Amino acid sequence: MPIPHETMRSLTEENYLKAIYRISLNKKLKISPTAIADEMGVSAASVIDMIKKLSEKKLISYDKVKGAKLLERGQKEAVAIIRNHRLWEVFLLEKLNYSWDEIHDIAEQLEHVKHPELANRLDAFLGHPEYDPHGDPIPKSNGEIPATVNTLLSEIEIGKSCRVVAVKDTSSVFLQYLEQLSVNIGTKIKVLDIVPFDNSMLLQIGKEIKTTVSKRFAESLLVV
Amino acid sequence: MPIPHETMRSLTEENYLKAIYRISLNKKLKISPTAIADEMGVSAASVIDMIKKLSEKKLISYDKVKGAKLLERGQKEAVAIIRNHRLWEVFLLEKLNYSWDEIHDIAEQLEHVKHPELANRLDAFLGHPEYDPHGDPIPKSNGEIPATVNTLLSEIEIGKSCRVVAVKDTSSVFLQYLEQLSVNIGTKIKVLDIVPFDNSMLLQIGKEIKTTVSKRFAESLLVV
DNA sequence: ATACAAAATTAGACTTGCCTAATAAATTAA
DNA sequence: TTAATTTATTAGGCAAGTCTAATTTTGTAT
Repeated sequence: MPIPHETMRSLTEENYLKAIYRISLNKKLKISPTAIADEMGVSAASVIDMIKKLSEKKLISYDKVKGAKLLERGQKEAVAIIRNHRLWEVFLLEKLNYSWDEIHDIAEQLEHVKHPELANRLDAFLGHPEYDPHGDPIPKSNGEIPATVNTLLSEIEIGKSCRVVAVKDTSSVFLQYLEQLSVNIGTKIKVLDIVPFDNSMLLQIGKEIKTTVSKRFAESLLVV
Repeated sequence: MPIPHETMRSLTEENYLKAIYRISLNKKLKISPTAIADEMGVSAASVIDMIKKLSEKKLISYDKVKGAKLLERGQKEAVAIIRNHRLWEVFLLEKLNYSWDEIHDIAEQLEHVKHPELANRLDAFLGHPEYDPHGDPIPKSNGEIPATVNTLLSEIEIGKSCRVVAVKDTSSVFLQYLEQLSVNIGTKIKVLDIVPFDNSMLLQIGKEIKTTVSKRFAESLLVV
């Protein structure tokens, strides 16, 4: 009978760690059993069971008053899973030409595939992307996480340049429009002018294209 | 409570189907509970349970005398998993630069990732490979399986050409030698001469390289 | 044909992760 | 502050997949 290694994680354990991590991003929220139950779509009773298990394994701490908190090892593992997830999303979008709305569910499965070097090799293969297609930062292998991008193209001042990092609108009509304008993740855009009347923007896209876009368009692109 | 779809497969069920498929390749073998138990590394009692389950789902037939046999749906699913496995192996080797001996275990995990179009997209991305890095044929999306390659480079006659499909020896010293000779999967090789004394072969590798290799070398490459 | 060995099967139990129902504790409102 | 409500926890169970230890069946060798 194989002795369950202290370091072996079941799929379920990993998903709980991920859920706790996600809740923890919103500093205001207390990570209570009910909060986790909501996040995971399971009953509170199930959560209590898992809290006990993860606490015993020293992956989280739990206190009825303070709620749950990831301990160092738990945090590290959660971040590693997020890293996998976001790298696979980039792969699915860029290499397999999946669309924005399809990649999440597949990455949800791929993120649990385990091999010491897999994330790093995938990262290198993809050219060390900083952001996933949803604009979320991809944690580095050391656990460091690039700052989240919150800047909209519409916030860029006249004369300044920026680089497209993600889209906020993933409707196919918008994506097709981007295609038509040769706008991709990584495309450099310079704001040449802004029309005061309706905040339309005159843009220099890459080297070739110069065009005017609406405020709504400019609010649908995240840039850095 | 979600009703378990007749078409939902657990990881375990998929692994049993795969094991049964693998045993079935050796036509001589009866697919008995013990044979499956050996293949899966579980007890015969566990196998009996699963045989009942898979039979109820009409994925296999079972008869104490004849043993187990994949029914049409079971066969299809098993082949689909094999297809996934081999495609992922190609990906890991060619795109992520994993070595021959590392890819199997990772593909073992990746093969169970499910999405209607995933295998086809991966297949296209990889350029529709016919064989995996171990020389095993990759089933087509319609379930068709290219003939297995059994031809060794050493069996090619003087004056004939062939294409490298896989290696039989995966030691790093051999792989490094291949590298040095610019031999890859897909490389075209023409047999210019064979030394009767020791069956060494004079080869034209690609357009550039002309060299002599030992019989042992020629017996380590599968070609078509 | 009998007896031994091997294989198949059944029975009963364990673990993981989940659930519902009941109870206890904490919070909020009146 | 007391009552009502929400949250946390416990208790007891269920399904999947595993196991070991019988027990039955089948096959084989003398």
